[in-house]
Amino acid sequence: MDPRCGCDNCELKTAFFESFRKEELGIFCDQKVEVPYKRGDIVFSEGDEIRYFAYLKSGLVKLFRTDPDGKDQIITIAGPFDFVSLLGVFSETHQTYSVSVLEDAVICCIEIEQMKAIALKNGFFTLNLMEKLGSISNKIILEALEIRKRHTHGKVAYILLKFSQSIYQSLVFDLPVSRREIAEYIGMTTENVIRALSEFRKEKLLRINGREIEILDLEALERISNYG
Amino acid sequence: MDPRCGCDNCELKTAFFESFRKEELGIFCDQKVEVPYKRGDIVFSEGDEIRYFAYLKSGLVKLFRTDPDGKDQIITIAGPFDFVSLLGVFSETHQTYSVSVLEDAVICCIEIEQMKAIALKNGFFTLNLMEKLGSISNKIILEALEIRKRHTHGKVAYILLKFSQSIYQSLVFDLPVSRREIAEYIGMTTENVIRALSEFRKEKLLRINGREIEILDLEALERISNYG
DNA sequence: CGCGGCTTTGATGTTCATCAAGTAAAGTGG
DNA sequence: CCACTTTACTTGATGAACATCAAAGCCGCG
Repeated sequence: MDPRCGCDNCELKTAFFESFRKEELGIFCDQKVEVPYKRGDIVFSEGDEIRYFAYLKSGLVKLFRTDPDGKDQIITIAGPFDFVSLLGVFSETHQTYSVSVLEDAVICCIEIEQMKAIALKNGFFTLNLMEKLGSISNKIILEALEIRKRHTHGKVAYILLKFSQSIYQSLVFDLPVSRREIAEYIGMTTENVIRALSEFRKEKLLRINGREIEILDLEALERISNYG
Repeated sequence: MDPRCGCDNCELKTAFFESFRKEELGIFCDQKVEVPYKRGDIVFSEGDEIRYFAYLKSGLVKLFRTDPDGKDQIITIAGPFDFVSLLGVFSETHQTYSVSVLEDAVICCIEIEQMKAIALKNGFFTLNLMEKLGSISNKIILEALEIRKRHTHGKVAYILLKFSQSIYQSLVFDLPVSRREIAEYIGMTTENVIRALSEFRKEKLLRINGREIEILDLEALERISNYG
């Protein structure tokens, strides 16, 4: 692996860069820029011109849209090794969503034109890229459908399990988002998110201390997510 | 254009096949199979092995998932020139959704391995393919978000406008789906879909005769879709 | 003809959004 | 550092939206 990249644990590199010949990897490494972000930073906003392909090296970000009357709707929450750029990156000229930082993040950026140039020359790379982008888009679509078919309690249980299992791999974790953001994610009101959380707490399914959550009864929560 | 394909109006051909050299187009044409389907036919089912890349030449199909207790959830409705295969086609081995036919259709199938082989050799083709697949996935995600944020009347208005504007380009059209399927699409009960339609009829926004719909007051319907 | 599926309407109770009010926490300016 | 403002969080009350149950009409098909 070309040491110029200096990204020892980069999954993008290990997953795709094997498709490169040495000199191509060099181009890639020379072109990429790593940008550190702090909690609360905006990476880019809806409507911005798309100039970079963005990949999340570390941290946690949220993808969201803002509607005309200023209300946000969260599309998904992305962790390390997820792309920040979704499929539109090659078909759109401007961003169709905004990205902000939930936990300090490092984002690896490559000029989109550079990316296209490499893709044109290397079918294997492009196919790999398409597979990865495809599986992420699929995940987002699946998640949207799962959320759509649940009611309030099921929605809240589902999202708690997502944090616990997909993101933190732990029964104890700090919520990276406010109650309002959870509401914006799953399409309900802030008050009802809080009510559902309170009821889970009263029924001893959760321990809640501010944003700190401990799942006490995983099976019950899963039951509510699946059949509640 | 290679006459062997015999698909004069194939957008897939006009959009992408320009990226092929003559002999590649020949391979493509030799490999593809066109399959006619009748209303009600199942094109493939959730869990089937993915062997073909599928493209909708004509007709109308629905993409849907079936949950453990047998309830369907419609992902989207696809018209001519949409892909039937979504992004998962390159990253999954088995279908993650089913496809059935709403209006007699012709589907063009290409073996997935053949497709990958072509993609490997032709970066321009792959990039084009990724753009098209990306814009379709984007559309599905966007639609899921739009539906999620609306209430019953807004949802029904939204879906009627989708049929009128995106699919039929006419204020008068025959619904290709039952009331129950509309409910499965937008995540509400059949009864409430019917109630919403009846109210639109009573308020002179629609003329309804079975599955035949005429939009009488487009502006009011758009208002309900956007702010109702 | 009769059965099953689709459609429609009504009645009923639950779920949910909205409004209101209050506490706690976190940021801001003097 | 403290007063002040703002934002986040929480609970209750209320009415509207919605799902569920029930019943009846309609149509196509074996």
